[in-house]
Amino acid sequence: MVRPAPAPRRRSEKSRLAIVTATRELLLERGFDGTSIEAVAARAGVGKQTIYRWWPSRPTLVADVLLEDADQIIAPVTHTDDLLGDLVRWVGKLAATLTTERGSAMLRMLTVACMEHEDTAVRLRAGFSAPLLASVRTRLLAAGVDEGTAASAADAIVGAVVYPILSEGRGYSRKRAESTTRLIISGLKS
Amino acid sequence: MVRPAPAPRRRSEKSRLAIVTATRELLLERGFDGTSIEAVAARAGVGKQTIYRWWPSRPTLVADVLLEDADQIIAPVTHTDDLLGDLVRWVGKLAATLTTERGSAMLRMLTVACMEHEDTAVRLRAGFSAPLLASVRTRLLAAGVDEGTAASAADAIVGAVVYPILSEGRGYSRKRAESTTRLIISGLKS
Amino acid sequence: MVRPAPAPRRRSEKSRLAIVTATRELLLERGFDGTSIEAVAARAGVGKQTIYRWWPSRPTLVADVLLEDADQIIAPVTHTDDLLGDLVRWVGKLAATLTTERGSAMLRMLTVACMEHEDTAVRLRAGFSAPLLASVRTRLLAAGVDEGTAASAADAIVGAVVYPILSEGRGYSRKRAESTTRLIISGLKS
Amino acid sequence: MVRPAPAPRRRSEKSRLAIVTATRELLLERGFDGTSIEAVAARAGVGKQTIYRWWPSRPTLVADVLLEDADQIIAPVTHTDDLLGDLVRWVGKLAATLTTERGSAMLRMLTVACMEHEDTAVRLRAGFSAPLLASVRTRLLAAGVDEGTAASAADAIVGAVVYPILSEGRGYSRKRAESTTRLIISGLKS
DNA sequence: AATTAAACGAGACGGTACGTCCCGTCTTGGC
DNA sequence: GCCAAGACGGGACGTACCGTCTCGTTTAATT
Repeated sequence: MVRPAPAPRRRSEKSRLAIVTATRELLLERGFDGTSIEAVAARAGVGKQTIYRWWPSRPTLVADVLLEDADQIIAPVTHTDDLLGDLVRWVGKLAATLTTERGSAMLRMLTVACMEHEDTAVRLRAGFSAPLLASVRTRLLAAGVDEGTAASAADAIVGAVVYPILSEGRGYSRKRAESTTRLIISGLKS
Repeated sequence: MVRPAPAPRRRSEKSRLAIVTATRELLLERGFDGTSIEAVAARAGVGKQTIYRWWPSRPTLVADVLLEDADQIIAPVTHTDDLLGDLVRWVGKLAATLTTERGSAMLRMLTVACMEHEDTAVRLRAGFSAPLLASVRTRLLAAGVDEGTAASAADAIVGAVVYPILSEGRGYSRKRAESTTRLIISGLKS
Repeated sequence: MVRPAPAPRRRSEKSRLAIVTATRELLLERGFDGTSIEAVAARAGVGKQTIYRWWPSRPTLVADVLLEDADQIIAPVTHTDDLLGDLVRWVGKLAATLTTERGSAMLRMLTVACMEHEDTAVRLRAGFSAPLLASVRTRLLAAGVDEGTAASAADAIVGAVVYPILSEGRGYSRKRAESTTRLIISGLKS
Repeated sequence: MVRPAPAPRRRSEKSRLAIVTATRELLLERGFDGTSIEAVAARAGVGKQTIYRWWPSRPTLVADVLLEDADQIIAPVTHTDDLLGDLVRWVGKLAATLTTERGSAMLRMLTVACMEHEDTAVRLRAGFSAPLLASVRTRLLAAGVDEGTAASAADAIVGAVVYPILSEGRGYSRKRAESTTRLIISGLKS
């Protein structure tokens, strides 16, 4: 047997946490561009090398931080016997979260981080877009909607909410999200 | 009446064109990040100051270039007596354009430029998202759909296509766009 | 007949004066380095080209201004029957002038301007060092001192005053100038 | 006792040397003005920041380089029992050195560097003018000349040589220096 | 008085250098 | 042996001026 374990590399949890925390703070205070590796290192009281040792690049670090906070955005759709109600409620909450100061900042950061680095994009998609779509699709399938229609409807519902917020910012209203969702769901019944 | 014009200050069209062209080339070759002001100036054979004289920042310059090419993406929805056909055709073409090498690059660039600078975001929204939504909404209104429903449907159709391409990239298929659109339109008739 | 006159080129005295005045002010306010052609043009309310039309370079312009003020520094040695008294008085006045705020600034400017441009150096030497040496030499010759000795003594007297002020600044005292001069003159009598 | 030392910060001797050498070469090849920080960095194969980290400004850097070479100009006056001979020899050598291509370049550079920056002026004075004056004064005191006369004579001898070279350039002759010195010394005996 | 060519103000232009920030790598000492 | 601290070579930033080059607009000496 060769190498039984890849050596867990003793890594200072204190440093890791300080870095992640500093990054989160800087992202909120100064945005993606203002969150330079040097600024993170300085605030975390850490050498730059300690960051580069564990994260290959800035987008990777940012992605890690955002993914840790993903659950603030992603929630499963509740499952009562009222499909429309479940989805409208879920979509309303999503819109509310994303139009928050903090939520909108996260959405922005997420988007920029995706643009900078392909691997990061893949990870973030897996952590955000995918779960969002999956939540909706799962609920639809549970309601007996067929596979293809569920996928289409999920695309429509998620895209209809996230894209306008991305392009128009915090002006997007919860109501708009809800009525769009109602419209889409209404199409399923025929 | 006296001349109210603030004198538009004579400006070298040759330089302007060289700058815009160099920027477009660099955006395609090296992406947003690789398109530094210095690289643009060097390729355009122009002093950096000549760029800064007319564009306050890099996102502004990039926005101008993207807006000049906006018509490659934006097209009005045709108006035959087949609403579904018109929209499906339009959405198919949009998906095809945006999943092109060039189109997807433009979409990325557009998104990053929006994130960096609020004014730029406003201009790009006015040049891209808004016309896209307007195209669809106008067609729906012409078909007798009521105001609110038209807005919702437009959100759904545009978001359902653009957002997945943004997050999943070129893997998005024209078919997926078309069937999602069909689903949304089908909901209007009830 | 060929060109009878090189055309005196009508030149705006108003501009010339504005430029020279602006230069003098800037030299005093901001020193040689702060006196950029652009700053002069702006303060004089003049196009840059109007400066370049008449002066080939900055040192040339500065030299012109300094030379206009040369008489504030250069004075002939008085000619009473007291050689020592005449020279001591003259040297004292020179030291006093050069240790003035303004005089020391002029000396500095003069020196820098000389270093930058050979032709300027020649002109400034002819306008400053040469007259200074000539003043002393003339007085000595008038007192019957022989040619060679007069030249040496002039070198010593002028150098003994100007060089320390150049290198030590305003700390140089009139007394020091006077006693050095007395020492040098005393050597002539033997 | 705790460590009072402010930790001299470890610094790459290789870089320091490369920078100083590049500066020296550029000063000789292109003069003070042509010795830009960028040119020095490029020739030394060093980042600009590495220069700015250790030298606050260009005159400071130039001053350091000149001071390293100061001993090429400054020599103590020899001390035989022939005061006149000692000083004439010393002054002759000084004149010869300063009218060298290299010596005259150094003198120029020194002068410009002094004009640009007060602190630099202080350091250069301490490294050049002061030792020059001290050399002569010390020799005179050793010969029994009184304090005040020694200071005056030193002013006269040094000024009589350096100032003309500064203003007239390489045309100044060793003989002129020597006979002026002889004149000044002759005045001491009375 | 009308003509006309220069000199003029304004300032855009292609450039060079500035001094700063941050990148990602490398090095040194201390815990 | 990991880590903080930070020096290093390098690239880009945005600014200040350089000296040259149009632009119209005075303006003063011929016509």
